[in-house]
Amino acid sequence: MTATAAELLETPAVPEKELPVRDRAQTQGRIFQAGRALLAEGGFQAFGVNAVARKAGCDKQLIYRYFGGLDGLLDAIGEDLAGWVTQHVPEDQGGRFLLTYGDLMERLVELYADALRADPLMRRILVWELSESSPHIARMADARAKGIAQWIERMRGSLTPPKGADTVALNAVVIAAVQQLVLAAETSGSFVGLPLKSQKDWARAVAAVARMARAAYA
Amino acid sequence: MTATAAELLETPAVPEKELPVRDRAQTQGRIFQAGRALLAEGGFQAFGVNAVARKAGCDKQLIYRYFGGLDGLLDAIGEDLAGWVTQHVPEDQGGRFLLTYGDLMERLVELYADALRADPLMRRILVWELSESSPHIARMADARAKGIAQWIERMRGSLTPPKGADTVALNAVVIAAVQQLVLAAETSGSFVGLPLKSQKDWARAVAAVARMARAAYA
DNA sequence: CGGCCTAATCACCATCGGGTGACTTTGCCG
DNA sequence: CGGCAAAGTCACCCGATGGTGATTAGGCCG
Repeated sequence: MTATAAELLETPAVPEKELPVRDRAQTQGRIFQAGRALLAEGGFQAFGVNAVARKAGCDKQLIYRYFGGLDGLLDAIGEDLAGWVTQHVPEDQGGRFLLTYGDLMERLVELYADALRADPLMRRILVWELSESSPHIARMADARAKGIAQWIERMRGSLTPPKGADTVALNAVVIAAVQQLVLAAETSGSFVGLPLKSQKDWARAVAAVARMARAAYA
Repeated sequence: MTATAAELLETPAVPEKELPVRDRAQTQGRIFQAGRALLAEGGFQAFGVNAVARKAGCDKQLIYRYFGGLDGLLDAIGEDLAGWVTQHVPEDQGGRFLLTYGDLMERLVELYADALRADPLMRRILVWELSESSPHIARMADARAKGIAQWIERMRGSLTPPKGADTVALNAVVIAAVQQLVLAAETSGSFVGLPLKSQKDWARAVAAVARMARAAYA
C-alpha cells in the first residue's frame, strides 16, 4: 500500500459520476472513502468487496490490487481511526476551570458523548468490536484505550484523584456507560426507559453519568 | 404456530443423531433449540435458514412450515426471552439487609452482571439490538425495560430514593455500564484498560459500578 | 389389505458473496 | 511511430444463501 491513511483521507468524498480517471491515487481514495461510508451507514454487514466496488464506482479487482483485499482496506481504515480519541475529543475546558477531579470527569463525559454522537463510523466500529474479535479490532480497541488514557492524563493537569479510588476501574465504568447509551440511542432511541433522542434527553443522561462520576470521586 | 415458546423449550437440547422421528412437536423443538444455540454461539451472523436446518438435523423446509420462516422462528425465540429479567435475575437479597437505596443498587449491579455473564444468548441479543433496529428487537428491548423496572420495584420494598435524584436516568446509566462491560468482556477481555477476565477482575469492576451508584444515591 | 393424512425430504432455482486470470485501454518515453 | 507498463474492465469460478414445488415415506384407521 503506497499511500497512508491520512493521504487517502484527502479524497474529497466520492465524486458523483466521474469517468475512469486513470489516477491511481484518486481511485485508491475513492475506494477508501467508499469503504468508510459503507461501514458508517450499514455496519460491517454492508462491508463487502462487491459493495465497496459498487460504491466506489470501479471494479472490485482494484480493491485487491491496491489494498490487498478487504482486510487490507480495513487495515487502512483502522489505521486512520487509531488516533480517533486525540483527533475527535477536544481538550479544551469549555471556558471552565476544572477545580476538582469530579469536574474533570464531568467534562470527560460531555466531550466523549458529543464526539461519539457525532461520528457514525466510530459507533459502527464500536458495535463491531462487541460482535466479534479479530486482530484488526483488537488493535483498534487498544489504540483507543491508550488514546483515552493519554487524553485524561493531559486534561488532568495537576489534579489528583482522591486516595483509594480505583481510577482505572471508575474511568472504565464511566466510559462504558456513555458508550452503551450512545450506541443504544441510535437503534432504539432510548435505554431501559430513559429516552435518548432530543438534545434535552442527552443533557439529562449526561448529567446523570456526570453526577455519578463526580460523586464517586468525591 | 401450534406450540408456545415455553413448550418448545422443553425439548432437552438437540438429540445427537436421532433418525427422523416423525414427531412434529419434537422436530419443532429441535429447530427452536438449534436456532437458540446458533444465535448464542455465533450471533445473528450465524442465524440463517440453512444453518438452523443443518444444526437441527432436518430439512430447512420444515422451518418454513412450522415457523413461517426465519422471522417466525425469531419471534418464537423472542417471545420466550420476553420474561428474561424476571426469570434469570433473582430477587433474593443474598442474605443481606438492604438498608439504603445504595445497598439496593449495589445488589442490582451484582445480580444483573451475573445473570448477563451467564447467558450467552442474551448477550448476543443485546449486541444485535445495537446493530440494527427491527420490530422484533424493539419488542424485546421493551419487554426487558419493563422487566427491569418491575424487578427494581419489587426489590426496592419500602426503600425510597433520595429526593431530587433522577432515578430513571441513574438506573439506566448503571445498567448501561454493566451491560457494556459484560459485552466488551466477551470479545476483548478488557475495557479501556480494565481487565475483565478472572472472577477477581469482575469483582473489581462490579465494585466500581456499585461505588458510583451508591455515591450517586447518597 | 388399501387409502389417506402428514411428517419429512429432494431437487431445483435465482442470487449474491469472495476471489482470480485474462483481457483491453491509456498514457508515456525512447 | 512502436512498445511497454500501469490503470481499469470483463468473464468466469465456486460455494453458500434464501426460497419453493413436487415427491417420498410412514403411521393410523376403516
